[in-house]
Amino acid sequence: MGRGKVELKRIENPTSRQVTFSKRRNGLLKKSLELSILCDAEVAILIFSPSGKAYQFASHDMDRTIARYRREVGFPLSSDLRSVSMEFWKTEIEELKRSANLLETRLRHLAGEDLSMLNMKELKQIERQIKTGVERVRSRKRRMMSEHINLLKMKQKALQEENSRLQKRLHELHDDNVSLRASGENVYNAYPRPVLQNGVGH
Amino acid sequence: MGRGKVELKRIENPTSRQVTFSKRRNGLLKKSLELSILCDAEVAILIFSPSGKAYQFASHDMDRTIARYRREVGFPLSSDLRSVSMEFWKTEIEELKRSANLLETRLRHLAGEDLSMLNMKELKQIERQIKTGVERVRSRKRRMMSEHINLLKMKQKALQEENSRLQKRLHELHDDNVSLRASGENVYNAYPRPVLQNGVGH
DNA sequence: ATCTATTAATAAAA
DNA sequence: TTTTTATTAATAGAT
Repeated sequence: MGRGKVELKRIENPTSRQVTFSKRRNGLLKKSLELSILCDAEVAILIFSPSGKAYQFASHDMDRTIARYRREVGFPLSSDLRSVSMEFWKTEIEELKRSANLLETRLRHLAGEDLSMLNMKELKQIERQIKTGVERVRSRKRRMMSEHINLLKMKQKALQEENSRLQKRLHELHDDNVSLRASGENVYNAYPRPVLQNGVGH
Repeated sequence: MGRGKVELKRIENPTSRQVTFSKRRNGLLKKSLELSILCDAEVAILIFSPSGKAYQFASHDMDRTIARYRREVGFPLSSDLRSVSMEFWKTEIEELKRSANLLETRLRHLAGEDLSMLNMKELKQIERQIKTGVERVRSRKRRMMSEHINLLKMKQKALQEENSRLQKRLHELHDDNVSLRASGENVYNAYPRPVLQNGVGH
């Protein structure tokens, strides 16, 4: 595509090499854009001219694309810090997942699921655990019950005491009333004046 | 450069999009190679197809070129990305730890521990779970037991059958022996020659 | 940069 | 995918 084909080898003439670089670089970047848009692809290009100048194109985001490349194609084998810390986190997570799986398995066993791979000894052990568990739950329930009952009893007792105090007051007031009527005082004042007393009024 | 121009927009037809991707990807990789050779440039290309397949070209070495890009163009928002990914892993781990704690709590509850923060409703629910569990474990035990017993019965039966076969053989041999002695044959051939029988030898 | 003659890339079809 | 072929796009060399 030009006035004559070109051999696939370094262009010796520095001027035309520079010109060709400029033209083809633009062409490459344009083609990259087209590919990413036409075909919905993720494309990233890095170009360094022989003089050291950097050019780039990234259809999405250069760092995202490089990160994806790292993930899917691989890390540099060197002692890259990232890969080391990555490994660290990965093993950390693996361990957590493993222990979570263990817990889930135990939980399922206690719930009576997935028992098929267990032998008789393990079954017995699990049965013992469950029995201990249910016994503890029941004792806890009993204790809550009895505490609740005690509370009710105390409330009842308090109410009864208050009740008897009130009855006593009532009798006293009735007696007062009777003696007042008998002594011939003002008949319109037939009802007792309220008497304040600690702990009863409100 | 084809039978008709194409608009610079995503090709809707999936088939022709795939075909175009294949062709233009090759074209882009070829152009990259040409640019790097003709103009003595350092070129690296990353392409991910919409289906997720990765293609790459690096005139020198992908990791070297990416490292150069990091040096000359800059790290992603300096140390930001690392801390971001750090955050990501941390939250990932936090979530795992949280779910592990939940599992542990449930496990302790089923084992009858740490019941003090539970109300009566929750206690009843746990008791029900445990009872279901123990019932399942017991039924599993019963099944294993009966299977074991059946196996033993079958073995016993097989042994009994073999036993009666052997006794029968013994009687036959004894009778043969008696008749042989009676007919005056070789007295040194008093013992029976072994007779192979399916299912009994091993 | 801009301009063409020419080659290269590729869209459509198979 | 690959091949074929008709067209368009890219670009080498000149200006």
